[in-house]
Amino acid sequence: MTLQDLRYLLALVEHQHFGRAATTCGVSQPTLSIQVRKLEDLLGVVLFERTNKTVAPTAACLGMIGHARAAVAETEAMLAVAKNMRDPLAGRFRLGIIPTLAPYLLPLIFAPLRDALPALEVEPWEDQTMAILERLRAHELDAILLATEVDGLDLASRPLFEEPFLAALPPEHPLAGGDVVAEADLTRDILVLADGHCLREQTLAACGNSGALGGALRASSLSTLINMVAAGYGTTLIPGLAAGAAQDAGIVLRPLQARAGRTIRLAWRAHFPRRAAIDAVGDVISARLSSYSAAAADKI
Amino acid sequence: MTLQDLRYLLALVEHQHFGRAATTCGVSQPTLSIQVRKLEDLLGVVLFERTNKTVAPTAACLGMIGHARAAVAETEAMLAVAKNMRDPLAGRFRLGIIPTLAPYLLPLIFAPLRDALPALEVEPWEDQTMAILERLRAHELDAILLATEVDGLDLASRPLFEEPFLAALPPEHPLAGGDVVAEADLTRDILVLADGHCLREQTLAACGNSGALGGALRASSLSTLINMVAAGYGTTLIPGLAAGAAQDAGIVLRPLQARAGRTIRLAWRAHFPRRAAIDAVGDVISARLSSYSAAAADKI
DNA sequence: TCGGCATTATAGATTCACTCTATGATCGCT
DNA sequence: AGCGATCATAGAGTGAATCTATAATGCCGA
Repeated sequence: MTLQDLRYLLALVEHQHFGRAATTCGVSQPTLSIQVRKLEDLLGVVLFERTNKTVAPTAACLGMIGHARAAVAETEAMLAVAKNMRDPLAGRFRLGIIPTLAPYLLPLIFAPLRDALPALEVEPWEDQTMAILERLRAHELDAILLATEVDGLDLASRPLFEEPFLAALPPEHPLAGGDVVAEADLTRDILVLADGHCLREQTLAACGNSGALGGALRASSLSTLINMVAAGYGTTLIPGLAAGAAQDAGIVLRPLQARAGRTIRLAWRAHFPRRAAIDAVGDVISARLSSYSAAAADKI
Repeated sequence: MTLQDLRYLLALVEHQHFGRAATTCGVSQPTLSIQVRKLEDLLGVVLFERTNKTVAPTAACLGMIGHARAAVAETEAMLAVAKNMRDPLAGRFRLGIIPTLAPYLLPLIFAPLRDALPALEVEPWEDQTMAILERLRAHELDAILLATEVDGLDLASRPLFEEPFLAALPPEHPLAGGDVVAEADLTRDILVLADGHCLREQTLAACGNSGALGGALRASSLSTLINMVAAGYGTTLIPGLAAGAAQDAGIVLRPLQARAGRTIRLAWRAHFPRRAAIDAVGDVISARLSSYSAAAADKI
């Protein structure tokens, strides 16, 4: 029993005439006759009472055409769904983003993404690097934005833009008077984020790993960290895109001598089939952020 | 897109593994791989994200498997319906019966039919000869019981039993004293049924066609006719199976000299596919009525 | 009563696609 | 580096659907 057989069946029920049903189906009359006969043999039931002039469906036939119609309709529904799904630049696109980036990057890229890819429903998902990597590998995200290299042959990635770090100082801090801050000078009273944030490791790497101080002062979010610096508890590095928020909190920002920073990357499963969506999203973001490094430096 | 393709799709979604899905479907792994690939080409959508170790359905796939499952389920429902319909001695059997026969025959054959053909749901339909013939030709009845010959190559028929006519007389009627009544003696005060009843024509044919009298006295049912005879309005012929009802009404019955009677026949469309049901029903009825003629005559 | 018309069934050939076995390609794991 | 597992590809074979041509049936009008 094939779907074609069911279409023949339905056409014959409708036209009650082999020739016209065959024409409707775009086949010859013998083809339809033979296939209907085979279907009857398969089912073990006579579907039509034939005479030279009339073709009438039997009770058994009438009891089945509902199912036949439903089966054909379901396959047509499949085709319709496929048609809607065919555009890789349309539909849900689940994008994971690390917490030290999301609040500051998303406002910048939402409008450009909507303009460039109106059919793509970008759904952001904010979590730490390990978590979004896991979700990406579990097919629960389509791509992720992170600030570290990606390892594993199952994933691919692409750098989108460089984000410089800035020294974040309380206004009364001695270093706040200078133009540029050397990373090593922040080591003494550096504040860092909680475990799991990549920014924590990157800050410690840039400023020298003084694990001693951090014990009691691990902030759970960059926003908290900024407020702690503003309150005079210490210094830290903040990513460039958070500069506005930091300044709003009353923090003094200074460029770093060694120009420490991080590379924001877009990562995805190497075999993800909607590669076009990946590329398009990456292009929109990197275009929006292309002149960012310079602009960010200028803003200070 | 064939139903087999959909089965492959469903198996692959379930097992997430080409080899095992192929085994489940009873085909080789390349067969399933190629067919899934072709389905993807047809739909214009990637259905599975493949790596060396993993097979994961895409969002597009997940959006379609519901329809695929439904389509396969509908075809399985068709097979189930066919299985139930396969027995020609099961299911509805719409049997048309003429009104001068139905009330007297049905009580006799209901139990034998139920015993011999327990799965056959016999649905009687009572109407005059022309009406049930039309309904039979319109496929609204599966067979009919009537008392006339059937013409037309589209129909076939088979005699089931002979039903003798009996002279029906008011108790005070002069002929009620004799043993046998000559048909011609009834001509004078004969009562007949309304137009459309075959018994009307048959009575007139047996007793000489005196169309004159009948004008005001055409009974609409045999029951009415019997009551009119009982009330002394005239005489008539009644079919043998109605003898009991006629005697209950206080009528005197006498055998006819020329043994006028009618042949009860079972008729069906020549191309009706459930021929086995026709034969079985006919056999049950004629078996039940086989010794009727003699028995009926004895009863008087 | 016979020939024409319409319908469905049958026959034989063709073509297309599914399916198989065998083999290749990729990649992780030891 | 080699082995094992997995999916993809190649080429051959087979079977089923389809076509054209024709037969069989039965109705209808002359």
